[in-house]
Amino acid sequence: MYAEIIIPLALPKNYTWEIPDHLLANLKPGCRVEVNLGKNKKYAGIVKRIHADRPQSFEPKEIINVLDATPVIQPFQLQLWEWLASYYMCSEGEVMAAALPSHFKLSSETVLVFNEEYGEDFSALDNEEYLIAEALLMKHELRLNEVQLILDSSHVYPVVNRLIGKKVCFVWESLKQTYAPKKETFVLLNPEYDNEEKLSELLNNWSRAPKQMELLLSYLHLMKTEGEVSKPDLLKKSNATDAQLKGLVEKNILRTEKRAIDRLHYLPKDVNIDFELSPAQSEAFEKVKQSLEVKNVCLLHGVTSSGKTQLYIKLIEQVIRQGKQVLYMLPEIALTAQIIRRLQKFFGGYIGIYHSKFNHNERVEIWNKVKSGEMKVVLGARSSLFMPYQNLGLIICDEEHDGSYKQQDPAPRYNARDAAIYLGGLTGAKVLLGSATPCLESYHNAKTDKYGLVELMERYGDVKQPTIQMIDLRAVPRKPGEKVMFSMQLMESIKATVARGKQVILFQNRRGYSPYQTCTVCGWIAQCKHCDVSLTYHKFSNKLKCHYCGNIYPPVHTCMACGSDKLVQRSFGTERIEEVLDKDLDGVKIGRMDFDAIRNKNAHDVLIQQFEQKKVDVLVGTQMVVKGLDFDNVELVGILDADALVHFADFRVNERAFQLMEQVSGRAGRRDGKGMVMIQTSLPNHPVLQQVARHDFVGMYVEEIEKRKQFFYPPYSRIIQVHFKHKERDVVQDAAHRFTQSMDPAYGQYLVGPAEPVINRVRNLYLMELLIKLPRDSQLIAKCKQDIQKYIAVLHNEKRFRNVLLVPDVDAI
DNA sequence: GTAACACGTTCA
DNA sequence: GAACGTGTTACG
Repeated sequence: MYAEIIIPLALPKNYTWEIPDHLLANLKPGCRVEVNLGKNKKYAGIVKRIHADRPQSFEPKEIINVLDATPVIQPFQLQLWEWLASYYMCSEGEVMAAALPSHFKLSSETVLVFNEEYGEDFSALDNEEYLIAEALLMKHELRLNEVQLILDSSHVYPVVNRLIGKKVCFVWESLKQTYAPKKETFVLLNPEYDNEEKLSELLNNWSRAPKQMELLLSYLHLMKTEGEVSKPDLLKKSNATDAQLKGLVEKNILRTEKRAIDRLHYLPKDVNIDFELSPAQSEAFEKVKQSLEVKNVCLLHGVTSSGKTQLYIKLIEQVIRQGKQVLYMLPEIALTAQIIRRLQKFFGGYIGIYHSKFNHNERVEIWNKVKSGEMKVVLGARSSLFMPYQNLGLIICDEEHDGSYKQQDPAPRYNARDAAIYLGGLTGAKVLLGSATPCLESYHNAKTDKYGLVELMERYGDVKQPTIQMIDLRAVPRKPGEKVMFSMQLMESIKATVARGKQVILFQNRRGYSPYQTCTVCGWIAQCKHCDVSLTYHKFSNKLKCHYCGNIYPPVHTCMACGSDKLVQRSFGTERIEEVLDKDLDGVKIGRMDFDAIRNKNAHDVLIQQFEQKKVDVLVGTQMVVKGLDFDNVELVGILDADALVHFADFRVNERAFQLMEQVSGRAGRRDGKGMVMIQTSLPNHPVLQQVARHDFVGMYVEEIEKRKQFFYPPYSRIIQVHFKHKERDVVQDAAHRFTQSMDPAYGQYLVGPAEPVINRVRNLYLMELLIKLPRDSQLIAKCKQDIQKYIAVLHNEKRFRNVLLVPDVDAI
């Protein structure tokens, strides 16, 4: 028998191994197996299919070992992987790599084992060999990374080979098991003293060591109150030392034992919903339920602050009372402590959190608890799609319009919202999409009856929509070529708002200090060496940074072209806004929320808490301030440079600009109707700005959908974007044109480009892009994907284009 | 992903 | 021509 096995690599297809007879009995699809790939590399792969077709063109190797007695991956998960790989044009191995917590993805590491027969005479060895041999003599075994440490070099292979040649050691490939249960030491009473009589006898005849007696008494007390006693806990609460405990252990009164414990402190398993929905929410709630009875997907369009979350909570409650599981998906950045605490309050220990900030061990524990059914609700980012659900009843995809549901760089470039709908189909779970500003595709699907549609247009608790005020920047005096940061009106409003003890959010979609520095004499602009972009000056670190490749450069004070020192900062980022405010507003506390300020694990939550507790008056931020923040003390929101939002050459600009501005505006809701949004722009009559001013989502939809139809963009077409990358500009351009020509006969009318993107070089690779707009005909789309693969192969046959990188991105954003 | 292999360049 | 560095390929 043979097994088709998925290996977590970008292999062109799944490979086949032979199943030795003694392993056959226990093997099922979804089990992990240990296999050799290449000469001696070992991997843990997942069995996809077991069959009896002997491969013709190669001699299969045997499976070394079966790692799981029961499958770790269920059939519906394998189906999801297969669909993702074929829909998003990548290998199932790449999906597996994204889907499994890294601790399940074992791969072998090289271990050097000392050859005892060699003895201790190292005189025949050179310096490097000697160092390793010495270490081997002491430790017997060395892992390859330890060898690298000893030699302080990453290419140690030649030395290792020489050592093998001289028979000092041999190498061994071992699969490393990296998940380690967390252990804690518990303290137990010797059973001999487990009755009153013996115990009082012991205590009454106590002679020396009064400290030990004290410790024993506090142990007995803790034991009575808590049931079990951990060593750190005991020592802390009794203020005792290790030595005192050791004394009791030696006297055989107490003993210690190591036990595996949960890393995550789970709350009591209890569902406790203690609020009522408003009439408008109740109505929407009933409509959602009705809609999901007839449709698999329902779109909940609820304006900002309408209390969609409360509706979700009621829905989750119902589903878990039916004994089913719920997946509640949010964009990564919206998974703040705020929402987590809120859900935990209602669902206690039934809820598991899954996102990138959890370490690998924690992820394995959540995985296992979802699989056992102990976790009823998973709150997570896009990768939580891959959890091993047992009985999934509902998937909520909140902020469904959010572009970050689409994975950008490593494959699989999947959109978690769309994949969730597919997963719903596989598991029978209903899918609820929620947003204040649905994306055009979803709204269109709802309007054309593919999805149910429920609208919730009333803000919760009588909160009024904020007033929107446009500030025409053309009327603001300024130096030629310079951007206005604050108009008088905005600055005055900020001051007034803060003076009233209210808070302000300022939105600027650029981080750093200044997005470019330019020489006033010759016009030179500081640029990245590896990318075709200007460098952003970061004042805090006093460095120039490339926001595309991340490279950091020292600051420049003189022009590299003409030597002049007349450099000016054009435009401005969050960091500069923060500085200006700090200087101009005395005693006002400013917070900044952007990629740079949020680096470490908790910075984001800390900042949100500070804002919540009113320790920060003005919050300056990029897109991040848009998401997942509910504050009732914010009275003013300022959008500093709305022009930058509508000046992109992309068919989704208007939609995106509307979404961003509408979402930021939503932060300014106030019960007393005093919420105010100020938008600085030099295009106050731009249709999108007008729509934002009227909170007119439907108006935006009607206008945009017409354009999409006219120019054949989604939702009327499906797009596949093909990226070409190469280190030489003319090679990549020729390759893109050649590829396009080869597609032309059949797809000519659907091709747009190829064209050089505005940023034409990133990380030293020149770029070209081709857009394919296909009719929504699934057979044609499938055929086209095949053809793309075929033409990629054809292109790579040509020597000059051999190492042009082609990356297809299906449903690119 | 990665190691072996193939090939091109450098240096004595 | 060996030694070294870089790119390419194949893995079942």
